[in-house]
Amino acid sequence: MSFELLSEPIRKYIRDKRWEQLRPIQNAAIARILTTENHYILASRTASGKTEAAFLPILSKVNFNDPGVQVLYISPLIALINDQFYRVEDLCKNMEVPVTKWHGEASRGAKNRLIKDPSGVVLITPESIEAMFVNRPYDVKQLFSNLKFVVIDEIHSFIGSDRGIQLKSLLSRLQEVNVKSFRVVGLSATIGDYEEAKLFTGDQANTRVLLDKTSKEVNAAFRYFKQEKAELPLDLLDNLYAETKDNKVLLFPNSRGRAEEVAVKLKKISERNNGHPYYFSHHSSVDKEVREYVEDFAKNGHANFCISCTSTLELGIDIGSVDEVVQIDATHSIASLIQRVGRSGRRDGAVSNLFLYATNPWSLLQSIACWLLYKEGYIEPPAICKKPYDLLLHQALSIVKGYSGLPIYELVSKLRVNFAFKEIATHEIEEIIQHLIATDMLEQLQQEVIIGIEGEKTVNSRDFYSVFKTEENFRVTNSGNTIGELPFSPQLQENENILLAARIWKIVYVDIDAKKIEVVPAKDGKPPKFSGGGGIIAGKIKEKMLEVLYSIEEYQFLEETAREELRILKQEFSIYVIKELQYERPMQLSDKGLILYTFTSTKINRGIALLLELLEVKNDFDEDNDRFKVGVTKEQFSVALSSLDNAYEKIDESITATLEDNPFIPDSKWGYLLPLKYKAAVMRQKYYDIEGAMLFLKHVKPVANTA
DNA sequence: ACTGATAAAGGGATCG
Repeated sequence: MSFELLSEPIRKYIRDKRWEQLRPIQNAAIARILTTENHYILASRTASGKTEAAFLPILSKVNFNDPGVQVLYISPLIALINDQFYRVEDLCKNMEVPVTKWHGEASRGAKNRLIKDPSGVVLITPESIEAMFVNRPYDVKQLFSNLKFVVIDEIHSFIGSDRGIQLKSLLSRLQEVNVKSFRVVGLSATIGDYEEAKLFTGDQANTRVLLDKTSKEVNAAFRYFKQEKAELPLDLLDNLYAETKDNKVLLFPNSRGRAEEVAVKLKKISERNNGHPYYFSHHSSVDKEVREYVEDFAKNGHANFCISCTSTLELGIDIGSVDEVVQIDATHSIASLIQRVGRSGRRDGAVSNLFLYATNPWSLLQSIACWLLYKEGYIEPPAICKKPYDLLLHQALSIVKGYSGLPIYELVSKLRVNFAFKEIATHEIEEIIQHLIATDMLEQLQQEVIIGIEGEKTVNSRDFYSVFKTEENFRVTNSGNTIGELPFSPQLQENENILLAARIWKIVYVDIDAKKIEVVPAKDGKPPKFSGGGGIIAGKIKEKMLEVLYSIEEYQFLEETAREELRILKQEFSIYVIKELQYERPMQLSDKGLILYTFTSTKINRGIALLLELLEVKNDFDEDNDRFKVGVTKEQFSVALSSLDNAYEKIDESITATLEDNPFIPDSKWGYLLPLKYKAAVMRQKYYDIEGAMLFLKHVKPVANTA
């Protein structure tokens, strides 16, 4: 029994809580963490007690009389740190262990107290670790050179992203300053690639995964309401109102604008029907305090409510349990669907209720595909960038600044041993450093490098600590109260009416210089406009969509409207006789050319477009219908494809040419500082799946329509 | 020719 392995204060904590038994993931974690020296990844569904699974054994094992901070907890969100602070403090209450929050909004006083007497548990963000390395490297040493454990919460949110590579690098740098190496425990409900998760410990071979596969029962119902205009159909809203009015509901409409539209319209319907007024919106443009109010209302209020939100309520922020989760149109990933479904039925024994409303046939098909994959237990693997030259460059600047200059060979050696960059060769590191010197980002003094004149501007900016780009926002206020922040768009003019924070406003004044918008309440308005590229979708989801089109199965979770729409869509595709799903794809022939339905990932589609361009085949990808319109005949198309290998050879040249015109790489904040060659390499890895596209074009067997 | 098109995350030191 793992309970016996715990220290007395922790056993007392469990007794006081009157827990009848420990959860499976807790039992497993306690036994393993206390009896081995391995690193662990704890994978278990939301609300299964993962935080305790990590902290019960860690707090039992660690000797807090040792000098320095003993346990470092890293979270992707400030809001999550603030939540977890209370839980960890509670866990520590029978011991003399200080718990300190360390992030941009945390109290200076508490931080200063920690510096004076470093001990206990610290809760921190990756950006705050970065800032500490840059501005107070001596504090890093003083605080974190005797760590025993590092806990990474919601580790999936880091995997496959730039922020994840940054975190890996910071962990590597932390290990370097530690006297003895610390152990890592990663927590998540949705891991699509365990090997990749293991890389975060820096020691894959000694990392074990503890997986609790128990899942909750979920009732799913699919409904279909065709959207003909820009606005959501009225019958959908009426149906949604009837479904949700007597429940606690989280509603995910996939975009900020639609979140506002749904919240405001449901509130109006509720008003007409004398229903409750508790309709909220929750997303990044809603003011932080307003969001906290909504979270508190959900957590503490006994009344029913409906929060129309985006991925802001996807991660572990505590809002208690809801009765229903509503998804309007398909999620972009299975991981997202898992997190959202996990928001309902959190109480023991409670069933999760999921409603999916589709507004167009393609989205219905994608929703069905996601749901089937969810039930199969599939999670898409993250996109991996093997050679993140842009992140290496950022970390090089951070190291030089932190050390106030160091010999070049030392800088090279620090980057070479950093496990975040183990695929990058020494000569590549040297070449990038030489480029930084040539561009005045670094300055060479004999054998030393220090930050250069251009580099100072970058490194001394507050914007240096993060590796993601952010848009510029205008603050929206109403007589002294902040409602939220909106990215500027031509829509934001005086006398325009907009929706924000589930309310309707008229813009009375726009101050371009101060980036402020003053509003007053109004009666009718439009959702704010947001611009942005599309998200990327995994190949497996697209393949599943094709499978559903040609499956004879009757899905019980489809209600009549959805069933009928799927039947129509299948009928349309029945003119293509597809038998082998791996490479056969529907192809529609016409006088103008042909249309190829690829049913593959976004990144492969981008690769296909680029390759076709290099083959001088005119093509246009139609996102809404997931197909290529190709301006040649079927015969010309196959002739062109025979020169595929030649096109492949020209890929780098082509990407380089594009970057010569515009130095900024999509989704890479620091990539623009790289030498052109490396810039192209980053873009090739991040934006395209060229190898996947080659494989696809080599094997694809287009199946023309029979009619 | 025109419209419409995911979201989200972070932050130092100093001066008044």
